[in-house]
Amino acid sequence: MKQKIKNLIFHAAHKAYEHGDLTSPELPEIIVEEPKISSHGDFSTNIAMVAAAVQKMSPANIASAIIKHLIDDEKILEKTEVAGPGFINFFIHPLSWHPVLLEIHNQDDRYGAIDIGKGEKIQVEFVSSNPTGPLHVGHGRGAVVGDSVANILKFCGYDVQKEYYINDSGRQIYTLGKSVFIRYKELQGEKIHFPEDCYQGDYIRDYAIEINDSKGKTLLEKDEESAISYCARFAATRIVEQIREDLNSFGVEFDCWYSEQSLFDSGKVDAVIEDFRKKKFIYEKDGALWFKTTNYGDEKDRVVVRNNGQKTYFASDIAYHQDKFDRGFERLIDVWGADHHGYVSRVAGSIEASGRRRDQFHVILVHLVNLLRGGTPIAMSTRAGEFVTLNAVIKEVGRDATRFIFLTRSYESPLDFDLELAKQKTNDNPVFYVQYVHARISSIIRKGKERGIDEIRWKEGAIALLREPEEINLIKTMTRYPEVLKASAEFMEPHRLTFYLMNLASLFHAYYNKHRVLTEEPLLSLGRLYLVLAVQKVIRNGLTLLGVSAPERM
RNA sequence: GCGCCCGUAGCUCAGUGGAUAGAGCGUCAGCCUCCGGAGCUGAAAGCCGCUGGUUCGAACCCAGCCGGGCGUACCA
Repeated sequence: MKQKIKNLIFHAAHKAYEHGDLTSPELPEIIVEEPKISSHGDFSTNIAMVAAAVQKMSPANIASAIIKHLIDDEKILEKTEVAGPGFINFFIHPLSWHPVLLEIHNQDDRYGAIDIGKGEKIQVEFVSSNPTGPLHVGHGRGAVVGDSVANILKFCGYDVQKEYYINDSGRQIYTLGKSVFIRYKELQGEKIHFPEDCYQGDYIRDYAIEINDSKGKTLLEKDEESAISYCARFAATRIVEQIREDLNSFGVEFDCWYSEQSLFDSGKVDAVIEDFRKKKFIYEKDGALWFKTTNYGDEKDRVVVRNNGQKTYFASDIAYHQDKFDRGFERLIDVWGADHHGYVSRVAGSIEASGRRRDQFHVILVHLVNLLRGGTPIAMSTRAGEFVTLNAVIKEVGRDATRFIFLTRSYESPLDFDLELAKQKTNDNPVFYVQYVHARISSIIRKGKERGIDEIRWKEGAIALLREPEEINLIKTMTRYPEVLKASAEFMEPHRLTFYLMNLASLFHAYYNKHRVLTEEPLLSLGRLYLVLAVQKVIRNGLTLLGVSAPERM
């Protein structure tokens, strides 16, 4: 509809110039928007004001010239007017909105899927939590954001892969192994002080018990390093399994689990360091190897190989991102915790150094989650083993509510997650509000069947009866759905979709309270059923992209 | 100190150049012989942190300041 208006303006402006009503053929970009206030029409354009300088005419005169030459073949316009400082307002004939209902039914679960991706290969990497302990709520937020962004991009025509990067190398894994090994030694009767820099959680002891059961005291007979290494591998594998299960029960599934260690094993890390050294991006100083990240806006250069010969996390990350491009992805999206924001410029630098464009790499920084219960904060610390796991949260408040709440805010702002609030079935907790629409419509449709309306289909005479303001408003709002998705995809902001769904839900509830769907008139009932079924489809479609279920009953 | 993010109704937050700034909660006043009240209607409530600038037009863009969060390792 918006596009139609744009076309009308475009042609009218050209015609106006040909007839000498405009002084210049030059046109600014035509921007059509939906005014917030209904008395300003369904659509408006500011073109007259923007063009004033070029045309050397007053906005009002430009506006009237354009209106004069509008050719509305389809008769969609009820009225046009010049208003305020020079806006042109368009009022759409209410019945002109109806055809979108047919579109929704025909396209069904593909409604809104405009192909902006054109098959571009894009990778979304998210969660990627260290396999040293269970996921907590903060990871959950990243998981939902990444998952939903990926879903939306996929829906909009991108060829998307979801990836989890397993940091199964480096010091934190060694510490994990050491933690388990010490617990194991305790089980073997040794009295040792458990170091503070080791992982304190109970799960560490559980793994030690398992190892103790299967291996007995044989680990003590090995040298300590290989025993720790055994414990590390054992625990990391278990933890990754656990993470995978937790994510699955949260509705998140990855296409690929990529191991950091494999980058070392395959020599990719050494290869990229060597390559960058030749190209002078990496140099030696004080016995260490440094990457010239200052060339890319970083405040100082960063070490990739320490003077003790060990590679830093940054080294494998350079190789990792090179590898992603080597695997054919044209664009990379990383979802990180906002506390890692200082890391962006150096990874981006490594990507530019390899000849890729800066805009092929995008980092979504998800801000932190403050967990509360009934208004009081819950302390969280992984190292100290004090945290509420994601799994516990899902069990307590449910997957749908958890996911939805994470998406009711822009990820750029910190989020208070109150366990008590999340369980409430009120408007504090909007997931129920939206799901309720879906369930309610299911119920209406069931009732309709009882009354003998088995087939809900487009029937001209029935659709023509949809002319209540609330009905037109619902249809109009559903017309906007594809644009909302497009914006969600382009900005990679799933919360836009969340807010849209809450808005649509609100319009539906209002309509439901004011008008009956199932009336004494069969034709009217059919038309209204056709309408609410469309609403249900859009709601279901949106919820699905957010990974939230659309229940028939609640 | 420097860098990134955030300052919008009592609270939690939407709103990335348009006309009269929105929603939920909370407060107040209403709506159940009727398709699911997990719902609806209405009201009160705002120097959009401050000051300048750009623009026909700024919550939004730019600069500076004031608050708050996070980061600032040869850790990951």
